[in-house]
Amino acid sequence: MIEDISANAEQAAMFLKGLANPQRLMILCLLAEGEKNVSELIAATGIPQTSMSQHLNKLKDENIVDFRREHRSLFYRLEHPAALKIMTVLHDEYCAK
Amino acid sequence: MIEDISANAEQAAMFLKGLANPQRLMILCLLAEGEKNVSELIAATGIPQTSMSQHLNKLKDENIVDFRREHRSLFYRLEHPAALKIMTVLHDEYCAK
DNA sequence: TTATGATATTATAAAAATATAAAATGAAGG
DNA sequence: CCTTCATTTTATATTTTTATAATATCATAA
Repeated sequence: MIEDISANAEQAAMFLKGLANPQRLMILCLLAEGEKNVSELIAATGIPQTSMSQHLNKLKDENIVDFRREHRSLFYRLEHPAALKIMTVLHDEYCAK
Repeated sequence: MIEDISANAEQAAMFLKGLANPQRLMILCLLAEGEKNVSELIAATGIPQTSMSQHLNKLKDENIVDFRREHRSLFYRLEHPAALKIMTVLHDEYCAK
């Protein structure tokens, strides 16, 4: 069952690294509520604009989020079922206890 | 539910960083089968001894694994239910597809 | 009590991640 | 068109992670 993750360890680790940052977890928490544009994410988290853009780019690279344009704004959303599952595990471990 | 991970984002991110490395995932795959000593882990993975020791130390720091001594050998085991849950999510995503 | 086997620790160099500032893009309103 | 707003891109310095080599520890068998 679990023992053959090793063959795919490189991919799986890259995916986890996409999540393994406190600011990105905050962003993903917000996106777990529903899609939000970049300005909303900045306002809600206090993360500097440039930094936000880079974090979103990294999440996009790992296909953890996707976005759509609406007028001038880009609305990001969580697009990765496994990422949501992991967020749930983290919630149960670090928030619900 | 999920939205308040942000308050604990730092801790949760540190935990994820403990997992987010291909060699450590391989180690954890093996430990998911049951406890193993360091020599067995080295033989099964090909990871150099020094490197193995450091990875195990990092996993220990995050309380993801624990160990017991038996004669000269140290037997490590997976000691973290949330880590096992995440391994399962990764397995379903990267191995069972 | 010494040698050996099993593992950890320390040191250090290389690679990757993060933060921050400056400049660039691109859509939309006037 | 020109300006402005929302966002990305590029550049760079700092910090963290990883890899590797050398050395140390510590339990045990001889």
